[in-house]
Amino acid sequence: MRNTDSIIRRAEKLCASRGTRLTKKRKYVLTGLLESDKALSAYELIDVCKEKYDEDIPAMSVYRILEFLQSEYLVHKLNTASKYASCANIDDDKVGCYSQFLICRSCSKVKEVGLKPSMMAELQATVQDASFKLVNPQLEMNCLCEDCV
Amino acid sequence: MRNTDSIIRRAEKLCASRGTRLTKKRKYVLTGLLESDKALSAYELIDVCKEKYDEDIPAMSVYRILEFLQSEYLVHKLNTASKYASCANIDDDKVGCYSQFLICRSCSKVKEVGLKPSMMAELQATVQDASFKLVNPQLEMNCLCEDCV
DNA sequence: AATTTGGATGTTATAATGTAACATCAGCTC
DNA sequence: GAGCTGATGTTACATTATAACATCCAAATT
Ligand SMILES: [Zn+2]
Ligand SMILES: [Zn+2]
Ligand SMILES: [Zn+2]
Ligand SMILES: [Zn+2]
Repeated sequence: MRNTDSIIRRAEKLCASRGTRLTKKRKYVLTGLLESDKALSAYELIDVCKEKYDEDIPAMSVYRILEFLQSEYLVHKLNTASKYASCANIDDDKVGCYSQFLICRSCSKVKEVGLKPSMMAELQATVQDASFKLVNPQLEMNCLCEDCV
Repeated sequence: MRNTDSIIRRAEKLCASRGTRLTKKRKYVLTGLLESDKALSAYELIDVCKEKYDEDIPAMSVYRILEFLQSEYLVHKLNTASKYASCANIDDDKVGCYSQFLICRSCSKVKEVGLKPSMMAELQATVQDASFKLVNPQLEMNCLCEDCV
């Protein structure tokens, strides 16, 4: 069960164990993403923080906070959408492992699914055959969700 | 062998057969992409057309031309990079089939590789299990090329 | 308690990517 | 030539993102 408060507490401990801090504003941004089943842009997150917490966070800060949350493996950036989503695995032990993201091109609803090792291996092989090096195996799939089909 | 002129002639015929026209400016943009092994942004293409053909094409037109070239299956948009690349299969009969793109995050060098049917099937299955519908199976992989590692 | 210090945040300006709305142009048909 | 259609131009603006520099704040040290 993804209870926001318990996830936030877990995230706080994770950060503490790494010597970083989950500050109030960082919590607001993370909570905004946790409580959304859609990926949100930085500017949408500004609006969410204003509306739900009456907190004005400038764009620059939101970008920095998102970068921090990514570095802590709490949030993913979906490059094809230029939006951000909380990691579906925050509350278990798979945090940081590789995923594919099904992204609704219409409403930005996102589902994060683990990338099968066999798939991962195939992708790796293709990349190596082409003399490239895989930096980040995150797969983003251009989809429509069931509400939008 | 990817000879620009012969590809352009082929592209002209393709367009003609569909009742569209490969105009001078569309040729310039397509040629710019064909002769680059790196994906280019719309604004980089403006510069290329200016430098190589002394042709000033406004941003709006370049975006429209890129959209046209995509609709003719001559060009791909790489969403993770916000850049564009000519289709590696223009000169054979695989035009329009599904691909994965290895994109160097450092220099934008791109390699387009056919997506194996088995992979395609696995991806489809994952998407369906999640009650999503796959709109475009294009895979973009965040890589480093051999020059940039 | 006051000081120091480094990380977090604020401010301002600007870059890069992309689109909407409306005007004009160029090539074809009649 | 008149009229039509698709292609291009113009202007304005929206969205996403970063650089550079200033300030704040909380925890540790004195
Ligand atoms: Zn995740
Ligand atoms: Zn949707
Ligand atoms: Zn292609
Ligand atoms: Zn490279």
